[in-house]
Order: sequence, then structure tokens, then C-alpha cells
Amino acid sequence: MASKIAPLSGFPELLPADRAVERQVVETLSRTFELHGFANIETRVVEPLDRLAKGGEIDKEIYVLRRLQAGDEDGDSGLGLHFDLTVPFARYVLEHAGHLEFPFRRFQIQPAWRGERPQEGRYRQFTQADVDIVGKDVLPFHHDVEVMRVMVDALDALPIPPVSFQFNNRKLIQGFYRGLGLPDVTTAIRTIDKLDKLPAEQVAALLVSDAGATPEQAQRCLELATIRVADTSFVDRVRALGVEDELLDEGLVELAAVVEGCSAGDHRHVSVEANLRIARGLDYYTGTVVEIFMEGYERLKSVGGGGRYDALATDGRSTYPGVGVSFGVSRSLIPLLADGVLAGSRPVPSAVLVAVADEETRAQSTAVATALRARGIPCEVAASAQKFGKQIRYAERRGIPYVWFPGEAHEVKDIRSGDQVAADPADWTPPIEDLRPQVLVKETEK
RNA sequence: GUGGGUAUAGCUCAGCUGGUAGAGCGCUGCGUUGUGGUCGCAGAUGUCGCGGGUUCGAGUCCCGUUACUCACCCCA
Repeated sequence: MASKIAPLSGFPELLPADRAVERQVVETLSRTFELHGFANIETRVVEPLDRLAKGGEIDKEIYVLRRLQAGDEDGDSGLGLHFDLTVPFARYVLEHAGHLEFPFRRFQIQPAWRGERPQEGRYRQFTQADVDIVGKDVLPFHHDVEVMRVMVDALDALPIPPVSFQFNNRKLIQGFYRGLGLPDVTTAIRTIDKLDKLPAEQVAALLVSDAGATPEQAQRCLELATIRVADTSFVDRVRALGVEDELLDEGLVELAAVVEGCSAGDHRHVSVEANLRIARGLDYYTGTVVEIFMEGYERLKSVGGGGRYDALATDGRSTYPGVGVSFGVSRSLIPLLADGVLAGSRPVPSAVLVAVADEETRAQSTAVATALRARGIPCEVAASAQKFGKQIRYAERRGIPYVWFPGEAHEVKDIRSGDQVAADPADWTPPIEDLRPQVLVKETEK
């Protein structure tokens, strides 16, 4: 069956069993966000290009929308597909500010598009889950802790490998650099961000050449950046570096609060650290910043991130500060599915295949299915009245665990064990784990 | 955007210094004629990515092209 159909690079599609896993992940995330009182919204997929290009994000390889029937003279529509969920959200807040209550808490799980070269964990169309809180003119700091904590809980509930939240704070870095007397704080932050790619000496040299630091100042910057602890002991270690600054103090207090707030309580597989070299390239962050990493998948870089931005949006009269964090659903899930770490237990929702003895009695089989469905048991009726062996095979191929044989005395067979028992369509129920497709997790703990 | 690799059956892949296409898995049927999975036997399937060139002859060599893929860059 030679066909010209070929996969489109960067636009992944999942088979039904994998899609079931993705749907469950999205559902689990949604449930956690809602437990914390976040409302769901969905924004349109396009934004005006000038809005998308705002804030130095033009490098995001925006897909432009064009009408096929538009003449050459008409130019483009001036619309582009959004490359993240933050820009549309900022616009949404401005557009609907009059109808929203602030602080406004929302989550959003939608695809986004970027025209970059695809790679493992990097796609041209990908789904991400964002959770943010936005205030009007003011947004108390405790919301930083709150929103980060929501994502900690949300990822802890997912059937994925352990994840690590690495926090830092822009005020801490900026205050430290300022207190140190660095002339170009912004460049210094960008330079320090390169620490995971370049050796420390080279970063130090760049700090001197690009950010105007003295060799001593560069050394202090590196010392700050190497601090990484799972508790609040970083406060003393930073103080020991001997830099005095008001903003630095503020950053230390905030970071300590975030680390404490997110570590509190029991988590199955989420760990929390203060990592003082996390900067995040984007310059709109003003306080808390976070990057999320997944164990065994460090090659993907961060699977999520976010932070505090004091001016998510402005309408001239008010500014809307926000704090939020996003999780790359496609970025993390697709590699996990490809590696078989996660798998769907079956490609169909049906828990039961109701066999058909012959076409004359199909109505009886349909009645059984109706009775099962009435009690919430997903099932389907056999497509044709083949030999029972064929019908069992049909179920087996689809991973349907039970085959129902209608008759004077109904019987249901668990085709995995071969056990067959008498059953009543009015009250037989499969074990809860067989009711819906499950997410299977490969147990390969090192 | 830059650089490498790959393209053959539904899937994974083999096919030597050119001689007219194969394996495993899967699929269909039968053994077992209304209870599958194991086993045995039988069977079906390809514009060898596309276009051109060299040659008596190209899956194989050359050129081009497209797609996929990996790395760099960057990010969810």
C-alpha cells in the first residue's frame, strides 16, 4: 500500500493507546488545578503578530496565518499562531479585565506552535499546561508560593519519573550583583545562565569582558551560582559571601519561603531545591523563577518552568502582575511513551466485548451491552457473528479484557486468565482497574 | 539557520565488487466446521522516496530533489 502519506516532522500524532495516556495526564493535571480553585480557560489559537512579537520574543519562529484566497496585494492576515500560553493569557486578561475578579487564578492546557527544528522533546506543535495567578496593580508575594505549590502537587500526582523543582529569585541575583557593584546586571544574568554549557573559567572571563565585572566580582558571581541546596541553608551561605543589599535580602526571604512552602508535606516523587544559578533567559521575570527537570531525562533540559513577572500586561491605567508556571505535556510525555516508560493498557475504552451468536440474536447482545452501559461499563457488540474463537481474538487484539456470551445463562470470560463464569447483565461489574484503560508504568527503578 | 545520517512489505530490517527482491514479526486460511492465546502447514503483500544520468542491465554506481532523523542554536 504505497502511499504518499508521510509523517510531518514536529507534528506528533499519538495512537489511541498513547492518546489515552495523554488524556489521563491532562485530566489529572486539571483535577489538581481545580482542587486549588483555578478556573480553566481556552484562548483562541491566533494573536495579532505585533502582540506576539512584543517583548523581544520575535525569535520564537511564529507561524503566520494566511488566507489561501487572499491575493498577493492583500498581504498576510497579521495573525500568527501563539508560541506559548503566556502571551495569549496576558491579552485575555486585558481584554476581559472588566469581567474578571482579581487576583484571577486560571489554568490552561492547550497546544502552541513554534517553527523551530524538531527534536526529541521539541516539537512544532506541542501541548503545555500553564497555571497562573494575576493581580490588578498588586499581587502579594504569597501567591508565588501558592502557584508553585499547585504545580508541585500536580506533577506529584502524575505517573511520571521523579521531577525536581529548582528555584531561584531574580531579586536575589540582582541585589547580589548590585551590592557587588556590577555595572551591567542584565548581561551578567544572561552570562551566568550559560554555566551549564560553558566551563566556569570561561563564564568568568565573559563576565569580565561582556558584563564589565572585575575578576574578583566574577569570582563572587560564580560562588553564588554554585550554591544548590534542598533547604533554606542557602541563606547563610549567601550571607557568608559578604554582599549587602536591600533587594538581595528581599530575594533571600522570598526564595526561602518558596522552598519551604513547596517542600512541606509528603511528596511521592517531587523534590525541591534552591539552585542559585537558575536565571531563565527571559527578561520579564522579576522575582521567583523556577525550572523543572525530570529524572533520567535531563537531556530534555527543563520540562517546565516559570516565575514572577511584575508586568504581565498593562492597559495604561493598571498593570497586571502575575506569577505562574508551565509544564510541557508533549515535551515530557512523548519521550516517555516512545521509551515505553509509560504505555496505555489498551487502545479502546471497551472493557467488554459482547459476542454475537448469530445475526438473528444480535438484538439480545445489544440488550446486554445496553444493560452494561447503563451501569457505566464501556462495551461494544461484536462486529460480526463469527466463530467465537474469532470474536475472542478480536477482543484480544484490542486489549478488551472480557468477552460476554449471551444466552439462556449468560457467561463472561476473562480472556487473560481464561476464567469463565455465569453472570447477570444487571449486576456484573469488572474490577475497577479493568473498567477504563490504565496508564502502565514500566518499573525500571535504578 | 548550520552540519551529519537515513529512505526496500503493515512494522523492524537484510540485500556483497551492478544480473531483475528477501527474513523475522504481523496478517489471512487450514489442522481444531461456535471458545482465542501454543504448535504445525499453506498463502497474500512491494511503482526498492521521487527525478534524471552511466550501463546490455541499477535496490546497488553518479547527480539532483523531497521527506524523515540526529546534533548545534534555542526553548515547553
